[in-house]
Amino acid sequence: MAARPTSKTSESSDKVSVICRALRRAIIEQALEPGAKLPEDSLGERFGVSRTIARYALGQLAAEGLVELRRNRIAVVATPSWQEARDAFDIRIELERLVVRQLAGKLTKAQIAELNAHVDAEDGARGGTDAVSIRLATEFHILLAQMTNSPILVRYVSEVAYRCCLTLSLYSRPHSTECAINEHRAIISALAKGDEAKVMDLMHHHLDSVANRALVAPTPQRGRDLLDILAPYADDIAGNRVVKLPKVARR
Amino acid sequence: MAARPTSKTSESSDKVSVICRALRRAIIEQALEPGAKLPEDSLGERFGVSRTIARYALGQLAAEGLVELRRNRIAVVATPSWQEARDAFDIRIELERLVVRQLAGKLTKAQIAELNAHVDAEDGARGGTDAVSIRLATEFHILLAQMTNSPILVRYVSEVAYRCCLTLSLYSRPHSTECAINEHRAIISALAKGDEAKVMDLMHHHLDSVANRALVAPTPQRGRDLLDILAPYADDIAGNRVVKLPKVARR
DNA sequence: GGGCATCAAACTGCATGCAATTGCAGCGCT
DNA sequence: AGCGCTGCAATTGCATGCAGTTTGATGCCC
Repeated sequence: MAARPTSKTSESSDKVSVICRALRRAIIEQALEPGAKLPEDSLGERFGVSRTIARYALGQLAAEGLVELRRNRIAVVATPSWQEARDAFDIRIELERLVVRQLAGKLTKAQIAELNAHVDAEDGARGGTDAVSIRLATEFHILLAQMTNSPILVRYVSEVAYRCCLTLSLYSRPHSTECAINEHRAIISALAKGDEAKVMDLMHHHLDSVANRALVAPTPQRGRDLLDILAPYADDIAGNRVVKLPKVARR
Repeated sequence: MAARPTSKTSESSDKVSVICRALRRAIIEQALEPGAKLPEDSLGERFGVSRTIARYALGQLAAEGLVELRRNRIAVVATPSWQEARDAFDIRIELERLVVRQLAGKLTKAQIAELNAHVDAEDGARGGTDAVSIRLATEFHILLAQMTNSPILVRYVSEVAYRCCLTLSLYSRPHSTECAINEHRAIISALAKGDEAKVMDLMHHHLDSVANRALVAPTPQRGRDLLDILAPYADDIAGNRVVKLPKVARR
């Protein structure tokens, strides 16, 4: 086989990042739900790479908080607790306020057009599945972050936005995305006008309302919740021998 | 509070995290300066593991932004540009304001004592090297973040704080840490009093002044700068064959 | 039937081996 | 001397193999 010169998009198109991108997208579109198992073998087979690479990719995703890794156990898609979800949204609010503060009044016409085009796309996808709507809405925020030209900010906003998507899978009800779209439009317009204070406020309330709509209640969830409840006790396990929790399963 | 945070996301005891911790600390104490090479072999040998593990650890550190990985090239300690450094501080300010906002008036006596003890330690280390002072100062901020009991916040504050340490290596002059210590004390006292607005303001100015003291000038640096200048053009290289830039060097 | 020991299959943890790429020293040319 | 070229050592990219751990299915005993 001739050496395939790895011609692909901007950054690093090695196999690891291909896998990461694929999994991120699967997670964001809820094709992979929280708790879904991700065995290294299957991943490797699916993507035509060895376990070594699949494992490395899982490590990267774990560093982003999308995947949970426990020693000697199959990797799973992360299942944030309700509190973690709330924390993620709080952080996200601050970061995205920073984004729009930097952007207010500094966008080129082309950039504004790009943002509008994206929201149009969101609009167009309104008939489709929730999964696509959520992905597009998330990508709008990432697009904004990218316009700051601050790689660090892009990274953090992306990460925390993905995490928030995760929590949507867990705690959200079938929700209406229309208002989100209108809020996106309002943000663009305030950005164009350069009204810094207003756009920060808009972003704040936008994300806050998304969070409130998504994180419906701190009420105990279904069976999955057991894992969260038990998490704090995980220390006892730490050594290597599981305690076996005799017959907790009642409920 | 015996309730250890027990960082659920980051694995705690395998060889990878041992290496990561060691390297992070070496970087934070400027034993490893930006640009320092980190060959997988040497790392593996030094830590008594195979290249596979060393490589994985480097991947984790790269995900944190402490290490730069380029295909087929030796990993190096990250050398953030001046702008990236400034961005990191901006993000840090927002995150740490969030930390102290959540903490204001909510700290237990034991926690306040712990914070004071830490600042005492900083004080005690004033005669030592800059490296130790910087590490202790950074750990103060991380300690604060840990008290929020929000693993996500801890992770982001830690990461961005480490990054800021990196920039100190690059752009800082031999600086005086005394005032920082006083500012730490002021923050503790405002936290104890529960004055949310004031503590947020204190934190803001504290970090801002650290940044301003550290990031002395946007003035072009030495040779290293060439890399930064060329960075935007790196896309042309993307494929795999470098363009070789014939004799751009004029001027 | 329900609980418990046992064991094989599945899976992870890690090292090693081989091919491909890079970087650099040395050489020749102008 | 300066500049480009060539070939070898250093280094990374990735797959595979083996050992140890977890999982869950089976059979046994009550």
